[in-house]
Amino acid sequence: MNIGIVAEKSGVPPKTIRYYESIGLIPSAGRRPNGYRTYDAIDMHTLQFIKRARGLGFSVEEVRDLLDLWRDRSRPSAAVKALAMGHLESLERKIAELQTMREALDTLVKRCRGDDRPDCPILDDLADSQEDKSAH
Amino acid sequence: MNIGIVAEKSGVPPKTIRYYESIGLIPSAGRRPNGYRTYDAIDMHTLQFIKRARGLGFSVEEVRDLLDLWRDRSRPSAAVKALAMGHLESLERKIAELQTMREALDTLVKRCRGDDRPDCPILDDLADSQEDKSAH
DNA sequence: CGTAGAGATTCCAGTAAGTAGAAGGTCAAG
DNA sequence: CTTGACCTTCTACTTACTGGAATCTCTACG
Repeated sequence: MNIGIVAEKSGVPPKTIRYYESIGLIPSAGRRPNGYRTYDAIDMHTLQFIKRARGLGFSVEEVRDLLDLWRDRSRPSAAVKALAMGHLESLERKIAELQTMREALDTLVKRCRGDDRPDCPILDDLADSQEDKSAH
Repeated sequence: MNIGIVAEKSGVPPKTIRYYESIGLIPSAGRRPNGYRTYDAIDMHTLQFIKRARGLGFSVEEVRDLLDLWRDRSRPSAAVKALAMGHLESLERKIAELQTMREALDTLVKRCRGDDRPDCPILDDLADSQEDKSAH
């Protein structure tokens, strides 16, 4: 398979496949006499694995570790679970952080009339969070 | 005020303040005869504004727009609200995306025993999402 | 006066994970 | 023989900083 085919089948763009090869995430592809990279079913499977792992938000470095674990038939599942739980926690931290932002911004947006007058609680709050909210 | 003082008071590190100046987010600071940058209360206020906006997740480019709106005493609050709502939506999209990941990963983690045996549904799923979940 | 340490300056490079584009080689069809 | 799709490599850009090196300046202490 040429890179375009495996890209289409795996859902990983050719540029990204070359990039993954360049950082050693996947092994160097074989080459045809004309210099074109060739891929087989195993390569495709690996790319799909990577794509799914990235889709779960694992970083490329974490994916590297997952690939190593995947290839190691004798790894303890505890090792995989630890990695996955670590990522789960980082996802949860990130979600909590974004939700805090969303709450705060939502409150400000709701307090802003959004008409053609300049008065705006959003800017007021950014300019000075100490504003007295009890007075109105 | 020297950069270190304004950094401490605003919570924006000196390096970041210089960076903001270099990209034109804040105006070029005045200089003392010795070449040191000087800042006044207005500069500090601007940095605090930026810090709060960044804390709500606005991108630097959005902060640039917010600063322009802030400085324009006659802006309609609708312009601010539109910007804020756009960001609110992008926060919500991001949160939804991360929650989807978390759900999927959480399910996998819960199915993995995490002992010293190699059997691991996490890797199995990454390797082949088509696995038959009705059989067990 | 000398010097040590803190704080300032500039510039270069690196981070994460690709993506865009340029310049050029290859292949299949008409 | 040419056209268009596909492949190659290379460089540079993205976001928002951060770290480090080399060098200057200021202040305080002995």
